[in-house]
Amino acid sequence: MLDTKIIRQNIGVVKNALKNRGSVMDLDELLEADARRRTLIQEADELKARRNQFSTRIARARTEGLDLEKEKSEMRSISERIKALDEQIREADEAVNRFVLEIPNIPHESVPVGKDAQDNQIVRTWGEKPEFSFTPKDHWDVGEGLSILDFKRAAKITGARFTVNWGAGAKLERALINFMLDVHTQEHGYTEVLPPFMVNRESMTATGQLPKFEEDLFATDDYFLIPTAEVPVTNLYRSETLPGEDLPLKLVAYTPCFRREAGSYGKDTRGLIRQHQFNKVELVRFADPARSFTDLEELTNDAEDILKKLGLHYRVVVLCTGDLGFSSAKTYDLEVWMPAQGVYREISSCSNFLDFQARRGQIRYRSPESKKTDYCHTLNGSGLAVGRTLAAVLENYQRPDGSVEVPEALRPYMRLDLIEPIG
RNA sequence: GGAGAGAUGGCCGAGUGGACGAAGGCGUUCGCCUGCUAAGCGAAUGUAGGGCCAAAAGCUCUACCGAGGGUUCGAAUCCCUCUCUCUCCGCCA
Repeated sequence: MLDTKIIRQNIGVVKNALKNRGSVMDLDELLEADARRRTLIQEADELKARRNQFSTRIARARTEGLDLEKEKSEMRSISERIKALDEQIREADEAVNRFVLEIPNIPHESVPVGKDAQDNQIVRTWGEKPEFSFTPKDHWDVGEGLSILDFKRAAKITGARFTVNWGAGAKLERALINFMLDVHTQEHGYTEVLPPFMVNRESMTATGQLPKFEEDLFATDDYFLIPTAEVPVTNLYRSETLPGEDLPLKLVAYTPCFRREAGSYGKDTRGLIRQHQFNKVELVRFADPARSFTDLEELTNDAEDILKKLGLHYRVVVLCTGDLGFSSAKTYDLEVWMPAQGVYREISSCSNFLDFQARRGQIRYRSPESKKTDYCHTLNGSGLAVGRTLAAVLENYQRPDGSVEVPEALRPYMRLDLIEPIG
């Protein structure tokens, strides 16, 4: 969420940012509601000041045994007027709020202006495409060939876009989760948390999923299933003030993630790439605003480290203004090489939200120097999406006989060098 | 699911209709004092919004005692609804 005061004072900047994102919003409507709100507050506050003056006068008169009937009746009408004004303020507040909650974040100046994913820019590439003496199979064929991935039965017991992992497939998923958590906690200094997988409406609003993207979420009568651990983890400190000397606070969480994938019918229908439920290890940072972009670089490196240790070829791209997520000011995507399709697939998305989420969720920090409180900056990134990592391992480490070599880094977790077809 | 108790500032805790943004204590910060430390003394110490100001500083007003509504000239205090926490019983992994 942007500060209304800042929107008011920098209307040109905000309008331009919206245009670069390809968003069509009429900010004049907001400015009008904001102006109305301020006029009403001014009038109501003056009346309230008068009411308070009268009130003490009446109290004082009472101790002298006087009864100020005339003042009382005047007060009655003032109070009625105040009540009416308060109601109008509430409506204006709501109008402003409704509007402001739907305005996306302003892209950082270092973000390239562009229309869609075509305009994203490659920042760096790591490793090399593996060479195959045969035609590499898609990961779903590899997985089904080894009887470790079962899409048919998942469709039976639940529906499309779900998977059952069997045997070494289940173990590989679990190994990846543990491996990622261990690296981030032991080598990168993150603290592990295991949060609830369902959250309330306030939490979804703070991180920006609501009110705009409700159709992307699964929900029960009471709660929403999290689409990413970003939601519960960022909300850990909602409505709290963090000691500035604790920043950056680095948290890592494994959770399953649930997404409706509305509007992606017919896209990535096969395999593990686009599932309604998938596992993810998520990195979250609460940062000092002065150095949050340093934190973004660090966090991105932390995520990349997993791919390096797994020996998976990847590239880093910076998203252009048109491809940027709603809450983000700057995002790096990590794209892993998938040899069967011959494409790079997003496997991590690392973003700096500045104070956008912090303002929505009232997440503050107290500066040790100035002793003042201010909104902190929040960041997060996948470290990594586990299902897609598993898919990448199957494709990149497959052998001509249909078996899959276990990457070196995972062997201690798997206690296995090779995944072979059952009997 | 049933019965009961509670929610006040960074923390503890007082406050049952008027001068209460809120006693007292703890903590924190600054100053004084002491050979050092401890103790002691003094002062400061919430958040948000509006207005004045080019802006900051500053001044000023308003709101906030879990949330929302009601009664009243006036609500932390009385009434209603809701949320959350705790205790006991039942059920449950």
